[in-house]
Amino acid sequence: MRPLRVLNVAEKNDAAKELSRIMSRGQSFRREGFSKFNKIYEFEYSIFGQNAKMIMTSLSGHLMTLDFTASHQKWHSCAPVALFSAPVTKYVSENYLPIKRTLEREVRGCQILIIWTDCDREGENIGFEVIDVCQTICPNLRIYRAMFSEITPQSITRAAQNLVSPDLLQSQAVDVRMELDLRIGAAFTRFQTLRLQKVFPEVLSDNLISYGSCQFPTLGFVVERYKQVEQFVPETFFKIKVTHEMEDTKVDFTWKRGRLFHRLPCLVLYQICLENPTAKVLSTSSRPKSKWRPLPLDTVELEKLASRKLKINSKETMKIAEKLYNQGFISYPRTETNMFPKSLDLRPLVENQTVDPNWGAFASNVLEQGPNPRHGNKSDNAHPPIHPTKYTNSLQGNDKRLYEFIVQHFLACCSEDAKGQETSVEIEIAGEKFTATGLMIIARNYLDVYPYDRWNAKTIPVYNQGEEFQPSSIEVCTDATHADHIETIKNRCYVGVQQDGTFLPGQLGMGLVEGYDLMGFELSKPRLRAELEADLKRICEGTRNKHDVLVEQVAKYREQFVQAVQEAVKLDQALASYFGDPQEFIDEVLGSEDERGSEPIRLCPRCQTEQMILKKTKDGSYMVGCQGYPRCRASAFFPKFVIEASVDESLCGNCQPGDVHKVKFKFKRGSVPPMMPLEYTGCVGGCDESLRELLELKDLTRLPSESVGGSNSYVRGGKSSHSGARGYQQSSNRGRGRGRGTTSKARGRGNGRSATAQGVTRPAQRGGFSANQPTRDEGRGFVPSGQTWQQNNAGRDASFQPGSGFNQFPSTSSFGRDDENCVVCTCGQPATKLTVKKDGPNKVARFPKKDQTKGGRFTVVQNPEDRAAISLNGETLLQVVAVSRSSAVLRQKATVELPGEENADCVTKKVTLDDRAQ
DNA sequence: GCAAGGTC
Repeated sequence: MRPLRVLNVAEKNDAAKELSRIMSRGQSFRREGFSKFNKIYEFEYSIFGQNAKMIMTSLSGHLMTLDFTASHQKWHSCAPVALFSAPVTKYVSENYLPIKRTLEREVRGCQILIIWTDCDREGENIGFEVIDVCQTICPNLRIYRAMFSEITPQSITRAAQNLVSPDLLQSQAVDVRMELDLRIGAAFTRFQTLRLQKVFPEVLSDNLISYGSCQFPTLGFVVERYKQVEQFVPETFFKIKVTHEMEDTKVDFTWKRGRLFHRLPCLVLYQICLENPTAKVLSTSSRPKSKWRPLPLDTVELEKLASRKLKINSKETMKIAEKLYNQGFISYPRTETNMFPKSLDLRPLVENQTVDPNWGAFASNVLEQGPNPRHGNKSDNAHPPIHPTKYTNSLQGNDKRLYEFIVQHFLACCSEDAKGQETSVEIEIAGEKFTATGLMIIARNYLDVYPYDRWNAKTIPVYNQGEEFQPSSIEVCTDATHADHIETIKNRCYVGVQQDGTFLPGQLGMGLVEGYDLMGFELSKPRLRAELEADLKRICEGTRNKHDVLVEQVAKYREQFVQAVQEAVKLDQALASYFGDPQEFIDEVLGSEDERGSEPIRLCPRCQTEQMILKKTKDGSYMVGCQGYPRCRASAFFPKFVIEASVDESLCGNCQPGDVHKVKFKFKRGSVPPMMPLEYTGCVGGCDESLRELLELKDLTRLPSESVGGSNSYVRGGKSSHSGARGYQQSSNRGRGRGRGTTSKARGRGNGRSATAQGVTRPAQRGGFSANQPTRDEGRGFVPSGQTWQQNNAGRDASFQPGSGFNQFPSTSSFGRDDENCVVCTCGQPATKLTVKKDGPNKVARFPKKDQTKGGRFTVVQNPEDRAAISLNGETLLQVVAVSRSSAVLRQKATVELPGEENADCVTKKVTLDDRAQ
């Protein structure tokens, strides 16, 4: 019988080497292939019950690449939209030809081919690329797939004894992904690059502005997070701190109210405490507390922890993890599973580690107790959680650190939770309650092997209930440290990674996301991609076929693309916030006037020399523009729901100078308010209020930079979402030099992915931003920048004058009602319930809302100005009301003046500003 | 000059 000859192909050289070493028990023979990166290993192995000559070689990932055929490869060879249907071809690129030649040479004379690529979707597809090549040479080849998720002797032996057929469905899912990625990526990239290079030549003429179905949602995510941070307006808050030193131990008590956002009420309460500073112990308690050991490790968790604890970024982490896997030290690092399957015997894995000088004893202890991992809730049904498969102490650098982390995490999760006892003391000073907690650690357990978690013991002395004592200090502290972090972020409005490791989007990135968001698509959101992923999964499960999914997804993205092209002006518009006035792309949009037709409406109100013309754009919508373009750029684009527009003979009686023709419109049904007829003839000169509103017409006499909201008059729009973009830009400059006169170009270029510094500041003279320009307020309305919200609230303050009393608060007279929640003041009267919603920048609460008043008190009370809440009328009135986010508390009678100054003290019961409080 | 996914 002819000796069995088997070709084995791994995904990369590392894996081939380790597989060969394990299968041959170190007895393999290595020789060169055509590719210098991919060696060939030969050894004897027993398979299918007989001795075989094994030939093991490898690839370097995908062997083949997908691209358009030559007819569509050149950027100007076709309209980008054609790329959704252009022919594509799969081929082996030049630098991979040596690998292909090795396969072709080595497969000759083989009866069997075994695919040893990674056991995931891509691995399956890569396997089929190998099969393609090999079957061409040997049509009768028997083809198998080895299934394994760790490169250990046991797994590999098991895989060799349980060979399966390659999974065509998984491979097909990857084919679909590839083709979509290519078509979408190429179409959008060509479109936006070609357009934006022309629209912003000064900034972008050299940029490749790439688009990808994965990169764009990722960018969207970064932008979204950035904006969340950007919109956060820090608020100063105040709290009372009590400390008590005894027996060499200093105990900090925290205020039960947490913090107040208004200074005065806090000072009042503080003053009351100072006057009678004896603390009385209300209660003491003690309860067991445990700190949970970590869950079994999945990929995302590995990346997160490595980043946080080891300061290794996720890309580097995965690179190292791959290497450790290929060297057989750890299991397959790409897994979504965080529970160990019952079938996996953890004992030998723990036993491997007992030899280590640092954690060996711990591992032995785990063995004695029996490994007892926590059970997560995720499983990909393919790979177990990441765990060490072999002991080593020969690694260096980050390889060593990551391996140690994986081992320690594994041992920790197989161990026991840490156990402790928590003691709490509650005290009262002049009616104010404070608590302190201490922690005694009873058993560190997993913490002994896991230095990445901390649990600090905190001793507090024994307090006896009812005991009274004088705290060594009571102080008011202002806490606004978080503001510093935010400020730092604001001051670094550049692209790239900050020192603290967080990402900041650049101008281009921001603009692109905002532009596509303006179109109302979800291109910057993960939904589309997630839907594709779901379909790919269905292909793998066999519930949908490859062809249907491909057709459907191509159609879906093509539709978005077509719309994007039609509304491309919105991209310009969004980017104009960062890069200055766009160069009009109008020529290419409109085509020649002869083709499209044009009719004069009136003399251009801006340049007063040329006529304003009604034109139809390429995408079928209408606009009016000055004939003097590009010398004069006065223009207005009509919304899409204008389905017909023509210059009417009738003239406007109001508008000047000269004849101003009315325009006859036909609107799309359902797109205009009910009172508006579908056919309407009116003046677009600005006198027709309803038309101006409907079409969002701008004052054409202004220069773009002067137009309302800073919007470019040549584009329509400038509604909320656009304003948002502008507002962002503004707010990011708040507090910094504005309009420094540097041009965007001078400040460097970048495509949003580079770390090139790109200021978000835009030249004032071009952007027309003055200090009075609006800035974003919670992403919706505008408030004047620089002054933030106080100025915005000016109107409200005005109505909040002495004499107006409390009656503008909706429910001021809930005395005695709402029994359960009624609070009686120390003066004997029930508390007042106030419900005014502060319409400031933090209306959406940023701080954790905590009910600080257990036992029930008030609903949330906010008032625009704490002074106003406390006092009105300038005479003796009311009780002092302490106001926090979640409670209003009545304390005592006081006389209050309406202060003119921020620092004025205004309580009759004199509240002096303690030095410590300033 | 396009993507994303393998990998060197």
